[in-house]
Amino acid sequence: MEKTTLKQRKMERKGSSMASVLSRRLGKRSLLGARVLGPPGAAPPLEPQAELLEGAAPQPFLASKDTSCQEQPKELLKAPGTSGLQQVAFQPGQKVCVWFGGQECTGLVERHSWAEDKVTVWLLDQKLQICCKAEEVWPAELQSPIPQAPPPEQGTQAPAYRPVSRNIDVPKRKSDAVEMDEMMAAMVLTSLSCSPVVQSPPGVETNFSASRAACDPWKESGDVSDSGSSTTSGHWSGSSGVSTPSPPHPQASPKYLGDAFGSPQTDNGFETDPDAFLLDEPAPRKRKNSVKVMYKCLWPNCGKVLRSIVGIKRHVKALHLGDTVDSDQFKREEDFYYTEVQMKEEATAAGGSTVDPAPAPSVASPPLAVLPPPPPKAQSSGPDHPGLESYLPSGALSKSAPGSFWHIQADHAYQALPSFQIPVSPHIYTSISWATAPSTASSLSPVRSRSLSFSEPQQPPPAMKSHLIVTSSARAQSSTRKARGEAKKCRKVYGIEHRDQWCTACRWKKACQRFLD
DNA sequence: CGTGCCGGGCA
DNA sequence: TGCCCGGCACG
Repeated sequence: MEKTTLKQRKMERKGSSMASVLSRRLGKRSLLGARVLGPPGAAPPLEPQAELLEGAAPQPFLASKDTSCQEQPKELLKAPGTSGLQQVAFQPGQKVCVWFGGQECTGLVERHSWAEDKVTVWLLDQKLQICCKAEEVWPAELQSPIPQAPPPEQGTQAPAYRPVSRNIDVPKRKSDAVEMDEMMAAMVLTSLSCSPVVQSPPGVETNFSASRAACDPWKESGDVSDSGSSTTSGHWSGSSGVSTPSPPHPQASPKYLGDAFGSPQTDNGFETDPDAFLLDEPAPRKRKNSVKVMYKCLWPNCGKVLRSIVGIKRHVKALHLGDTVDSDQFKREEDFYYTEVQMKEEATAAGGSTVDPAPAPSVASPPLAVLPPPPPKAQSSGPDHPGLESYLPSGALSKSAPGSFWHIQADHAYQALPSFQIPVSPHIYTSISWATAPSTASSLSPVRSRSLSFSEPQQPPPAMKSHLIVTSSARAQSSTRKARGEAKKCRKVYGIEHRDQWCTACRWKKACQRFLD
């Protein structure tokens, strides 16, 4: 009797002839039907934009004119009210003042986007770049706008300074606190990775130009549509630990990760996450390796990806940090300019043969989760959504995932699950896991990878310093019940009707082990 | 209200 | 031990 019923149920489940209840539910949740994701071709509304940007983005304007060098607090300006200003057209290179981090900072205009009325300013003091509303920026009526080329002789205003790096002034300030330096570096990093548009060092291998393309456009679009935290790219995490540079990936096959990772971007919603900054646009050729760990150069337009730390370090050092290798304070600097990228690849599911059972996405929750300071526009555009949830138009979770593609097998033993590991490496590193982001809908929506998702996300306060600590402590707070992971779980991904594809844990209503968060 | 998952029950 | 589900917490 009971047995039969049970069986029946099972059968029903398996056969897609769902019973009433189930189906009803299904109907409700548009899980599977909702395959969003426009027509294959239509996807890239980005493309053009990207190009545009690229084209438009002027020359770098090599940061040479570092007039203000280190002595920052030198209030260049008065400009008490930050607002009432005449809306001027800022030109690239123009010196301006802007409120940042509670204080007035001077910087150079990177570009002024009229469309959104935003100005991207490169802060000399902080060595980073922010993007804020035009009205929050006012010209520093001190100097004349410098077009784009560094003035031949800057001796006039700039004391002696030696170019440390080619375009970026590395946080080499002599402030005492070392941590500060590192933090700054992190910030720089962040900003770099998020808004590479800016400078484009001429002679660097633009091997990854695509990354730029991928990044910019949606940064841009984010701004335009004002969808909240637009600029969020991988999650950054810093770790000061100096050990085991090797992430726990069994089979990091050294492949050029260039392409790949975009699985069947043709039909299911699985598109690559725009934010993944590697993304080799042209060929969605799929590779079927599992996890690769690569090191990517974060220098503005250099997307060089190498397979070894040493290599990347050397690259950064040689190409970007230039000759400054000697002074040992730069010794470590290369660390800030590259990032570890872990790519997980799913076999294209030519039948579900797949890899990597457990540690599905390599989660990056480093020992001390470093704030990913929502890059630029932090304080400018009001309340940025702290949560990551903003990334999905909720309604639009395309269920996609009809079975085939990426299926991670191996569920069993859900409880013996190896809590995922956190690769710790000496450098700030990002781990990006595309695996899960069933990026849904339009490729526009900035779907973030779910790395580091610990629901207590980082808020984007401008003052990030103390943040660092806060974050890390906050993380630990989930004591009783696992804070609801925000990763899509099997149910969501596959839909109830494909329950047989869920991981066992999910099937048993246990903590999902496939998409752990 | 949907969903993730703990706790516990049944075979 | 494998499987399932009631029910609660979270969003």
